[in-house]
Amino acid sequence: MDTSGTQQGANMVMDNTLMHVLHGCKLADELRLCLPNMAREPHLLLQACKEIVNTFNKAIHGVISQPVFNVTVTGNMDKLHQDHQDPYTSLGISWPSSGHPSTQLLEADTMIGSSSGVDQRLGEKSSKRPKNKRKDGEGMHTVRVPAPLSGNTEIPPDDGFTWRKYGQKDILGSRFPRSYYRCTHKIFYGCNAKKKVQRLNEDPLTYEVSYSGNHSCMTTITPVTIPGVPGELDTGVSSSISTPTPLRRWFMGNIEGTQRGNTEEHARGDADYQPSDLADELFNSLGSRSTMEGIFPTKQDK
DNA sequence: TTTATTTGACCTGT
DNA sequence: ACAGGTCAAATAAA
Repeated sequence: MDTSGTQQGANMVMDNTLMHVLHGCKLADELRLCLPNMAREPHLLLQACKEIVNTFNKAIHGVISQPVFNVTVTGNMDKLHQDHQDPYTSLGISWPSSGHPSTQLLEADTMIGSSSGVDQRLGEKSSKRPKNKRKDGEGMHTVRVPAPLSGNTEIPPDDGFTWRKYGQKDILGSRFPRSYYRCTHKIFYGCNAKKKVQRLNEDPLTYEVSYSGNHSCMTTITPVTIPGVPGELDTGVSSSISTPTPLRRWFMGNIEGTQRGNTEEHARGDADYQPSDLADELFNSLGSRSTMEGIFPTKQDK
């Protein structure tokens, strides 16, 4: 079995996760600097907080989709429940005791099968439509999220990703219709991430959201060349230990530098870049094209 | 003009 | 046969 491809995929997912963490740090940093003015602008404060939560939420999704993490979670939720842990707390993430951020998970109900990937339903057999394997829960995890505390409670809370609704269905025994969403970037990147959103009969203010597929639009990113890090990409050398990509190397360099108190001399490169610099590189160097299409070249562009 | 949503029809698994 | 999932044309919104 060749696991190098899986390993590389995991590396890329982790790179994106780190990217989101860094971006979140940057946003939090900016918010901290602007905090004195925010008292007069509660709506801006709310907006900023939401953006930060969304960014870290993406990072959480990335971490959870890691194979090493799924080994713990997959098919073993009972164990997690016995330990009174969920994927979030096991990562050391705690939520404020009062109220939920809009994207907070109330409960991780299921995490069945492998989320390594790609929606297997799109088989190779080409028929008019892809075959629907309706194996309940396979490669899918379900969470319950509260409706937004303010604003329109008819729509599910933002989870940090952009979704496009492609269907709605009345479900037997449910008072509320089920909505079907797929990743907005499906067309450009073949991203197979999907979600189903259903309001609970017993609690209309709670949504049950079932995710399936992974955001390949996040994982197919070409490693970003960090300034100061000569454009060395992975050479494809396969080893049991993941080969650090430039982004991870940068990140590790920063962590190590921080741990050492940054007293060491660094060659021009990794440690000279703060998280905010990196996030700027990633998100702001794209000129007017600040969308995903700006970050990832599209097939159309090619 | 482009992009997103709605919704009836169609397809597939049970 | 039925229910759930998806497609795609029509429509709405930006």
